[in-house]
Amino acid sequence: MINTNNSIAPLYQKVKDYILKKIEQGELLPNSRVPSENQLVAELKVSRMTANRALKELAYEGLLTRVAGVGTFVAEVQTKGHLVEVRNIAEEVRERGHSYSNIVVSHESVTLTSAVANEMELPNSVESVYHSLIVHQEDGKMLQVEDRYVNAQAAPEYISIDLKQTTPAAYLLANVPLHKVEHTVRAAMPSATIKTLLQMDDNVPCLILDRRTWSSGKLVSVAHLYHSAQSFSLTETIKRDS
Amino acid sequence: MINTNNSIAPLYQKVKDYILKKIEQGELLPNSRVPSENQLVAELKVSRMTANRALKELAYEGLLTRVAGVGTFVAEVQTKGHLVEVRNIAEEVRERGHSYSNIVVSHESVTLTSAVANEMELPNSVESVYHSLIVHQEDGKMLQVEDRYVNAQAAPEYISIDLKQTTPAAYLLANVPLHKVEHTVRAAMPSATIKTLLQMDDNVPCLILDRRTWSSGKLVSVAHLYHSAQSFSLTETIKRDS
DNA sequence: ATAGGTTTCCTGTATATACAGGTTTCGGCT
DNA sequence: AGCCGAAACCTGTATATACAGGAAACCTAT
Repeated sequence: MINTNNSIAPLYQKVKDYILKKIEQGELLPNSRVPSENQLVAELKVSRMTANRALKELAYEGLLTRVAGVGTFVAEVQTKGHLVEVRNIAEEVRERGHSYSNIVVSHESVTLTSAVANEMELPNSVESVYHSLIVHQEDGKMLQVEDRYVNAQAAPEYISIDLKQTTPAAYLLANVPLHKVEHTVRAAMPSATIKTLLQMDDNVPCLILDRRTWSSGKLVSVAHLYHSAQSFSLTETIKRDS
Repeated sequence: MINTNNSIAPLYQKVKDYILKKIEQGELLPNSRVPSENQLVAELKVSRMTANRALKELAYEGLLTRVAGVGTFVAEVQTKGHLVEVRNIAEEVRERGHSYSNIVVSHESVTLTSAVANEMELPNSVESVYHSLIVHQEDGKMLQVEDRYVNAQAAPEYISIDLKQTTPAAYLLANVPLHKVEHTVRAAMPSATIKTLLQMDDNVPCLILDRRTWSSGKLVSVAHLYHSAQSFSLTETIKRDS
């Protein structure tokens, strides 16, 4: 029977949930057939118009693909990030209904090289900075390598957080007030290290998002976020409000 | 009576066009009431379910606002201010104090391929679209390949403008009110054509900006903007005021 | 065996009907 | 006057029904 909790929700929404649940649980894989409208009528005892609305809306939302005369299928997911917002990757993945996990490659205090010092607008004379290298995974697949430097002055506790539990972005957003963000998007062929970490095929470029954040006029963190261009793009939509 | 041309279009689409036309002509101003479902039934001799679908979709597209028990209203128009990201490349280059020039490779009316039709959200049955391919140059160096398709219905005069004098973005910004913009940034290895046009070295990826623009709920133009990743990146800075 | 027509299943559209529930207006009663 | 309930509209949801048209499988005749 259909979702018994959420009993207030309209019927077409319950049908949508019924399909979504099957997709999330892996019962329906990408490109596989989803029940036809008439099958839903029989299975869920709803009218075809209600089943039609559920499938139509899911298709409009990009989760399903419909072909007249053929059937309805689970759409291929194309991973998309948001260009403008400073988002937490774990949340983004979970909002897509997928499972998030990560591998912490390193998390340590390092001495400044002049290149990094320059990027961080710090005098290279001084202090050490924190550095972490994390591979973020979506449903077990390599999604993003996060290569991040953090100003130890601005976030002294950063070195002691558990990156398995809290992503750097989540920690920094919660603990350091953000005043300015700079995003640079670029493309490049991956270094051997990045290529290995992301398990990339040959001759595939990276889409790289460089993010620098400031608080109180001082740079807090520099992050280089590497993605395989094969499966990643950044999208933003701007609409009139209503 | 309803739109007599476009007689192939489904009825709910004609109802949408009927409303859109009134908005475009200024007959329906922002925040004013649009005909209720029952009024549309009487005026256009369609069933309420069809009127309902038309209004529901227009609301979903952001052009109308619906309030249960009250009515349906034209949404607030948001001016170009929020859509500032859409820039004219000629201006950008000149603002950097460099000289702008371009090469118009092609500028013609073409028949729709199904891939482009899909991208443009148009039925591939019908109409032709305009296509132009331009190489934008900064100080004589290849900067960007602009591969653009324009909906002939939305901007019929596009085919006759002089692209040497006016860039597509400049023309469209000035002549078609912009309601929605979608940007997607991706990376890929260049095709042979693009590589030649941009005079790119071997093994260098492209940074590609795909821009789709809508007006009155209809797609106006799709542009693929190719840049050599060797010499190009996209940057934005967000400052928080409070 | 193959070409061509038929059947079957699917989505897409259109309509009439029904009821629920929110909002506003209007009129009557106190 | 002020309160309150009834009406009049509105959108939102749900169903049954109908036909069109695309796609694929199947079957038949040559």
